[in-house]
Amino acid sequence: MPVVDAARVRDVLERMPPEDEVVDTADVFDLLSDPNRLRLLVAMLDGELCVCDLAAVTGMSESAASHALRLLRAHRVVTARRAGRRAFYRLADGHVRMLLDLAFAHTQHTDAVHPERT
Amino acid sequence: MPVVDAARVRDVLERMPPEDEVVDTADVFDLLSDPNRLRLLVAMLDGELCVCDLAAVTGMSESAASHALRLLRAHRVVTARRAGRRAFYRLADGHVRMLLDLAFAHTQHTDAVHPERT
DNA sequence: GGGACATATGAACAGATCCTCATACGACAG
DNA sequence: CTGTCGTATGAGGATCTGTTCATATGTCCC
Repeated sequence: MPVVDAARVRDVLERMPPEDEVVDTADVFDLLSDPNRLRLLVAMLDGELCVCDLAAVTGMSESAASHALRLLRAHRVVTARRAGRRAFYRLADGHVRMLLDLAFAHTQHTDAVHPERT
Repeated sequence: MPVVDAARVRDVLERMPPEDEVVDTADVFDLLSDPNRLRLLVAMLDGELCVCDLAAVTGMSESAASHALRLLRAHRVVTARRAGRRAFYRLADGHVRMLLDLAFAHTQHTDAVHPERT
């Protein structure tokens, strides 16, 4: 595979974050890449909610919500608090919170979405 | 499906961005959720590169890079400039640039990744 | 204790994803 | 014009995702 601008390539490779960091970052974005998970997180921006209310707010089944929350919890993005038979989930990752804020602060200008002709 | 805190649910539903906005935002995050695509975008943070150099930098095959760039271009996150037989791609979405900056600015503190025991 | 309730979990399946391989296409050199 | 180079594209396939359905677990009320 030919390289056109070897100096530039060296330069970019130096600035490139290490493998782990790239993969971890991609993992975080992956958690935010599902509309339902995104709604769950947005719902929790203002404080904790129980699973059934999260399901109600997002329109998910309670089972689907539970699965999604399990995933988020496994990645330490949310934490669960138990109160009797209820479980209350809250957003526990300031980094993710900032990404959410930034993402929704700019949605109106940036219709950088929707595939189209080549 | 029972609702515990009806007032809170109403509140959250009001603050919830509309369907389109949520889906579009999830789409943007989805583009950032693949390590190779992420590397491509990081590489383009400092300016345009041709496909072969992007492939070299990311360790992708040129075909895979081309496919990925096609996807990014379809979502208007990057733009292509043709120069002879070469195609130079550049990051064209300020919103995505900000997300990338924010994401990689905080990776050291936030190891909020890696699944683990419940 | 018995039963309803809130949540968690596992299996299984449909759809999406991202790669490779083969091939097509346009540009340049000879 | 022919051959090669850089890129683009399509098909195909292995893997991953997110859901539903069924069931398990623990809590509260009677």
